[in-house]
Amino acid sequence: MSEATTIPYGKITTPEQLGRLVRHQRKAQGATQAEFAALCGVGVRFISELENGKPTLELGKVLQVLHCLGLELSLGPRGWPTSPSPSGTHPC
Amino acid sequence: MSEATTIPYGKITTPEQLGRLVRHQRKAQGATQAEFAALCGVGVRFISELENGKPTLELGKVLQVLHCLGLELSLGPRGWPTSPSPSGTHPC
DNA sequence: CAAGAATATTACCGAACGGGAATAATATCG
DNA sequence: CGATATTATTCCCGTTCGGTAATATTCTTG
Repeated sequence: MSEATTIPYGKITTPEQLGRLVRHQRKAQGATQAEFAALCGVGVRFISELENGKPTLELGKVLQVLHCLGLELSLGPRGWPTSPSPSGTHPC
Repeated sequence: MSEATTIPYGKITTPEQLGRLVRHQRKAQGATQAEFAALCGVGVRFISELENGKPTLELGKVLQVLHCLGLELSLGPRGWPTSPSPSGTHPC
């Protein structure tokens, strides 16, 4: 697996990390920020700020956008392995 | 496993769900909202609102509080199994 | 049950969110 | 490289966040 195909899932400890993943997923789905904003029912500004890791965004809107991306957050103890395998195989 | 020992981890799709999990973890650690707020560097008000599922809270502060709880969010496609087993055993 | 502990709510107030539009800046692509 | 597309930033403005303290309400416990 090359650097170019970064795993689009993973741990979220900062708004920046979340933003990077959101942008990656959006682009993977071939949508512009404007299209995506309309789809999610938020403003373009929000999408831009989210993707750029702005820490003061509303939690509920963030979750709303994740839902639109077909993504889901899961909460667990720090360090526990959760990243789905990019090849689709199971962790074990 | 009885009703009293609800799994404290899982999927997060709404602020309410997150709030319930946060409250559960805080109580499991035997801390009051005030103690916990001081520990996390936020106000008591924020903890109360977070635990009650207020949707407009700042994302960055939420992540900060989760860090203090020794918790971590993980992002993946909807439906993918991620809940750690409460008994400590591996998913498979 | 009553006292005390814990939590929710209110007040004050400066900072700032976010929609939508406009525009500046940056990225893309033939 | 230049034209176009996309994204970031700015503007306006009503609404509200969140710290802190006070207080109302609810929960816990002996």
